[in-house]
Amino acid sequence: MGEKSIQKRKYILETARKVFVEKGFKKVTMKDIVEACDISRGGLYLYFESTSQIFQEVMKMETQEADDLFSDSIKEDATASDILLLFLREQKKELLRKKDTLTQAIYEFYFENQLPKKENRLKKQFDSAVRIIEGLIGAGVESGEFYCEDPAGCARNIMFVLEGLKICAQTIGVTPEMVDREILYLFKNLCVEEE
Amino acid sequence: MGEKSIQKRKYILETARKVFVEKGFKKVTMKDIVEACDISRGGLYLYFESTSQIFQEVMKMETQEADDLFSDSIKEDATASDILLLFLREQKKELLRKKDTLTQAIYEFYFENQLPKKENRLKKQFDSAVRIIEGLIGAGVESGEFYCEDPAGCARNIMFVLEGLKICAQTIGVTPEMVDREILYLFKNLCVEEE
Amino acid sequence: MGEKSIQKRKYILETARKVFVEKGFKKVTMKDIVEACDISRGGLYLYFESTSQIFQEVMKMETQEADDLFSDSIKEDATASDILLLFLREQKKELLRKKDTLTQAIYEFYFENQLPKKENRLKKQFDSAVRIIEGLIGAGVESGEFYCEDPAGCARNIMFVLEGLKICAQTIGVTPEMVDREILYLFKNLCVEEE
Amino acid sequence: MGEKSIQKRKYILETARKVFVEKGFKKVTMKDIVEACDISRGGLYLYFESTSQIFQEVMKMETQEADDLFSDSIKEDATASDILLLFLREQKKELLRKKDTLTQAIYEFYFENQLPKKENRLKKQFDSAVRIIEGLIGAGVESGEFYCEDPAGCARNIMFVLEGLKICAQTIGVTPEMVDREILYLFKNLCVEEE
DNA sequence: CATGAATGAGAGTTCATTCAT
DNA sequence: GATGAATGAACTCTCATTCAT
Repeated sequence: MGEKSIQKRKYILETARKVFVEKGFKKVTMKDIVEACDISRGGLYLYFESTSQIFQEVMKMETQEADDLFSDSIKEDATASDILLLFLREQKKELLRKKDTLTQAIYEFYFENQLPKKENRLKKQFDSAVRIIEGLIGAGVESGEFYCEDPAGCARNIMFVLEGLKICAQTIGVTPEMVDREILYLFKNLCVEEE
Repeated sequence: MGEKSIQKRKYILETARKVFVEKGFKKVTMKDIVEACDISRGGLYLYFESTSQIFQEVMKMETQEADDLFSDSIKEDATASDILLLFLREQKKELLRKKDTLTQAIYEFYFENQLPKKENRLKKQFDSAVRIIEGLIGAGVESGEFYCEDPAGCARNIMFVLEGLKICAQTIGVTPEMVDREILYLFKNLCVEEE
Repeated sequence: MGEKSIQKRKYILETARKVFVEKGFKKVTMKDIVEACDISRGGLYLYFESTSQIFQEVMKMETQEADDLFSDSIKEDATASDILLLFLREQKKELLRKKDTLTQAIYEFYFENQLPKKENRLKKQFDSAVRIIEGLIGAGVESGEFYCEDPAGCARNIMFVLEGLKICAQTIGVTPEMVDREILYLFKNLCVEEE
Repeated sequence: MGEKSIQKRKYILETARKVFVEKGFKKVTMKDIVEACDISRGGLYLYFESTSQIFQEVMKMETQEADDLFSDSIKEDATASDILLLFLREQKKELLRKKDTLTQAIYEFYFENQLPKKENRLKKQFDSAVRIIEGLIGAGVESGEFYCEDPAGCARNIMFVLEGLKICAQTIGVTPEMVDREILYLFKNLCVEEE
């Protein structure tokens, strides 16, 4: 596979991403992608064999970029509290973004493909986020920023609330105020002693 | 439309429910329902005109039954704490039920049909649950069972966690232990002073 | 078949007529008629067995009424020229009536059912009209109103022009002015010596 | 779309033409054409999207060929009278052709699709024919072949008679003798002074 | 007579997938 | 590698027609 091939592969994935963002996962057909990419029907099959495969590759791309983005924006001398707030604010942005988000498509994909734990990227991300938050809380407790008796439980709680907000954003709709209120509630709980 | 028609209508809805439970919403075709009901192609169209319509009617049925079930199981002399625990345990049961749950289908339906607030049954249910929990917490605080400075915020927090658990159950999978742990975490937070 | 049956039969035909006027012949289904009549599906089949049969009965009704109407409007002391003009004016009215005309449906019916001459109501009407016009021209020539060397040929010519106008009205559209011009042309030709 | 595609397109149109000739317009389904062409269901949709579209393209083809045919058969030194007779004889041939004529289908198409004047091919053809005949009569008058005080009116009269004959041929049936008689009547009227 | 539920054939249309070029 | 024509399965929806009540 030459350089040109790699470029084309990437081009297809980026274009397909837009299609998934717009239509979710299930509704997208190979034809949709072919048309969006303006390539030939057979051409697409040279690179990918199904929408499912394409979607998984799109998610892989997505994850990498997101990780890069987040770690880039952390300053060297940031406190635990700063970083947690930064993280929550990122999540809020993601939540409220109506366009340009794969959220719905990802849910649809996992509805259809109940992958075993090992391969379940979503689970890995969830667990890793919990661990990071737990670490931040721990650090915050140590530095006196936070008060928390069960950092692990609290981290999980935060993540489930975020998941709850995420799915609600896609189904019943959420306003920026609602998200702010929830985030504030979570944060206050940690800083409870400062009241 | 005689008695028989009504019976058949109900029969179709009940059968269709099974199909939605098994396949979600989007994947279900009129043909699937026709075959599950063992009626003729045209016959189904006498009663319903689309999978979407059928699904909405199924949800309507579902909601009524669920409400009845829950209110039936509350004892006269139950305390706020009892009722809240009962509610959380109900949610747990629902969460862990892999089979016989419409959850996935409902999400899929609302992905596709971003109904305005007024008609959004899901939103109504969410809001009503928040109000009930808020009431329970308030009652619990008054009776000294609970300690909580922000019953409304806490109620919302509980509901978002439950939503988070629900979506996670459908995507990354949850174990009974995980659910117990979360529920316990929520409950403990309310009874914090008793520690 | 009792009195009531006859009434219902008539009611169905009158209602069906409206449907044919609106939709032509081919497009009309038994369902359309059932719905327009607001009777039961099976009920219609007790009286008629196909749209084709219904349409033929509608045409039969139509013909009778038309004949009555025309002969009623002829005054006792009318001249040949008067009657011919009256006839042509009737045709004009019919031509320009967009709504409430079976013309299109009739054409469609005869396209599909190339009936043998004997049963072809349309042919009988055409021939009878030619004979009447021929008679009128003959009478007009005798009374000195018209000049015509070939009354039969002229009568046929008039009828073909009218047929031509009729079909054009249904396909390319005609204006009142166009019809007037043609009728005047036909009439002038008969009165040619008077110029 | 390569050369082969163009060939296939043409092949489909030619085959579809036969189907329209045989069944008219309304009765023809995509399935009919698919079967006549012996291609796959989906294959036809690659080229055309409805019977209506196919029919319009068939008519376009038809018109071009007819124009070519007629203009080819006019000799250089023909008189107005010659050309008019040739034209009328062409019309007669067309009229009497039971098989291999789109007439019925065209009428059905225009019944269903009352196109605005601008797009109405039928109207354009009619008007253009009137103008040509008018020109021929004018030329004939000048050369002394014809006598006619109102060439435009006469041309229209001729065209309406031809339309009348055409529709009668499809509905009540016409014999060669009838057509001859009508054509002769029209022609005689022009040469009236020679009698 | 009358009803209207039920059936099943058939039309339209869309796509995943293949394959000759 | 790349194309895009071709296939055929699958789905939606509509009706003519029947038949138990």
